Amino acid sequence: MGLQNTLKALADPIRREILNMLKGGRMAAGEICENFDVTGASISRHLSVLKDADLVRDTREGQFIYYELNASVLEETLLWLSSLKGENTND
Amino acid sequence: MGLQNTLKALADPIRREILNMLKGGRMAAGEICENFDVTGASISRHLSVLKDADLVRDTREGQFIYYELNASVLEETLLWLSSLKGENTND
DNA sequence: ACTATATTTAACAATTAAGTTAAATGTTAA
DNA sequence: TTAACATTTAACTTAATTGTTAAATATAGT
Repeated sequence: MGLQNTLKALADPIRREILNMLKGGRMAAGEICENFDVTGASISRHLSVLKDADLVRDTREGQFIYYELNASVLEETLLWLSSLKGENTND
Repeated sequence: MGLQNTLKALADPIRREILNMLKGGRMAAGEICENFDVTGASISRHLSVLKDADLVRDTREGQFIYYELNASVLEETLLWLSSLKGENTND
């Protein structure tokens, strides 16, 4: 897990767009699908990649499964990128 | 170009390690190869991916081709990640 | 129990990515 | 110009990713 999973998950435009959408609050899988031109099955797999990377959390509520952003896992990524830029991260 | 190319380039552990190594200063392609257990041809392609993403610059000097880090292109990535985290980037 | 809705999983095809070996290119020096 | 070295490019193989359709699972309402 960690950096590798995170960056792999972020390296796809659909997954990034999903994360962007979730900034506005949690959404059901179906709502997320409406915004894309691919099948629900395809979005479902993208969601599972995001979940494996721990970038989103899901909660079932009745028939719906809601997804919400979990941006805390990006901390490691930000630190790594910052250190590449030669910034002193003062940890 | 942009975010997509950058993240794709970063989503590989060998390429990330190359960038880490280049933090210590520029290196010839051959020197870079010594640190990995894959063929030079393979590293050469990794380097070209990094170059396409503008994460490194190369300069030929005699028989050697030196690679150096160009971390400035990470700014966009850092901003995007920060904004995902809900941080106010004050642009 | 049956039907409708929401979502995921399985099986498969198409595309992309990463590795290998061998050939090509560019540079240096005899 | 030939030999030796450094690096890249080409051709090919294998593995991983993305997308599709169809089947499976889970919940709600009748």
